[in-house]
Amino acid sequence: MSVRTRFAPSPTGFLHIGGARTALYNWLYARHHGGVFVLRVEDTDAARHNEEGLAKILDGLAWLGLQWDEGPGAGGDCGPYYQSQRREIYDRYLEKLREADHVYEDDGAIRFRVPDREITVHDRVCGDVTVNLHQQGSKRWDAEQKREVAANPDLVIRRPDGSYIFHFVNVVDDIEMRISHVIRGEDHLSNTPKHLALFEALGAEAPIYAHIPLNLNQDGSKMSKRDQGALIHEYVEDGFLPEAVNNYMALLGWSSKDDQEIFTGAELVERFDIDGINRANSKFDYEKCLWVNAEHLKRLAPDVLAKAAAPFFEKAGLDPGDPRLGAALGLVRERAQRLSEMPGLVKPAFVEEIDYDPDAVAKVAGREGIGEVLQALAEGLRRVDDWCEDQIKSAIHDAADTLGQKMGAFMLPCRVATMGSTSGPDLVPMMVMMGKDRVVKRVDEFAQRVAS
RNA sequence: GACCCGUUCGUCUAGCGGUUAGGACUCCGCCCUUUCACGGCGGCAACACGGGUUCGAGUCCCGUACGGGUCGCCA
Repeated sequence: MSVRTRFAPSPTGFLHIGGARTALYNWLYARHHGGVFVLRVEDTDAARHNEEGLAKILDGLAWLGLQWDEGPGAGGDCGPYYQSQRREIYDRYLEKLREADHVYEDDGAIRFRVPDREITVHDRVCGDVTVNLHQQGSKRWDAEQKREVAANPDLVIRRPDGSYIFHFVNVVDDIEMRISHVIRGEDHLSNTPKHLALFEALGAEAPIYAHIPLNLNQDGSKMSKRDQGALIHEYVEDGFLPEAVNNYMALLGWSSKDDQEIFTGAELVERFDIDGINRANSKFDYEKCLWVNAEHLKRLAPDVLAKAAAPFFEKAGLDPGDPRLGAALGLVRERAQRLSEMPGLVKPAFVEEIDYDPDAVAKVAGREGIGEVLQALAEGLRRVDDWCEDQIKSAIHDAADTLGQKMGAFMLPCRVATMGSTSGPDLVPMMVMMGKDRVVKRVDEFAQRVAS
């Protein structure tokens, strides 16, 4: 059987991490088995449908690199891939049910007769789940009254206005699009018997189901769009790498069973399969997500890193075309967890005016003999004619010598004077990047600032 | 309320009848070091509870508790 999976988002205007992970699992499964990944837009609810909302989701998927083989913009012979354009197909399938007397009209709506017997879902993750829909549906929990009330167990599949209900179109589309495996959130597990009943009534074979555990917040609540790490576009803006986000999402609910945690996209495709999926819900851990991103950042080839970091330098007002960019990235790539943190770390080398951290200044200014130190430093640096790391280092060393001090004692004042802070990337390479004039000027000015 | 799924360090997880219960993130200590990071070494920290089954249970069974989900003319 050829593998065909699908991701079926509703165009809500943002790609949520939960949806993205579902998409990822379906994509990985399809790629792993040499199958096809279909994207279908579930826009039957006209009130919530809008083009812009869809664009955001497609952008998110594209950024993650989850290319769909069939769907909007990709073609395919099972289209249209918008449910809003599949009305005739649904009508045709409804007619099939009508002919077999599986449906009846009820107050303008159309209901599907639910069978009064047990239906078993053979779930690849959760195991067998058996339910009697008729019995289950005969009662309904009324949230307002807080009690059970009698209910019609038969499923409404078409509204009086002629629009169709999710359960029905979902099943019809999965049949029409020849979906072989449905990987979706566990919140759909309880709905699946309804879907199986529909497949059977339509004389179609149901796909294989795999319901994956949900991702929750640290406190166990559902992740909403306001929670940190909930929306994919935020990862883009915050300087995450798509491979890292995929990697972390894969880890929430799936394990390779060995101790490997960092995977390239290709490795995930190779290793991912349903038997590695867990059954228990997981809690989203932003710290670990940051760590995964940092690991991917460390592994990036320099030219790839430069390309990825360029937009962030531009956004920070630094010229991404500056020839020193490569050297700058080399200095910060192992101390930043996100691309967005990088420009700030090397900014002092790229701009004329820097901000001095008051605490850092106070710490250095309070030192005994700081005036002499800065003066010696400035003089020493001024005499360097070949502005390279070795020369700068020995200049600082010699300057310290003249005052009978160690080089280390000179480094902090030098750092604060030139960088404005007590911490940051390796100082000497930073000084090389700044250029002699700027460094000397800063040390001079800093000496004045401290003296006054 | 009924039904369904789940429960190993704070978090992500390995484990599939016999392990000093392993790894990772976080946190702490030490080392490296011109700061911060990176890196290296070490440490804290878990089988929800109660019954079975078994020579032996984190692993199997049954309860209980807790968490999540579903019960729409939302998807």
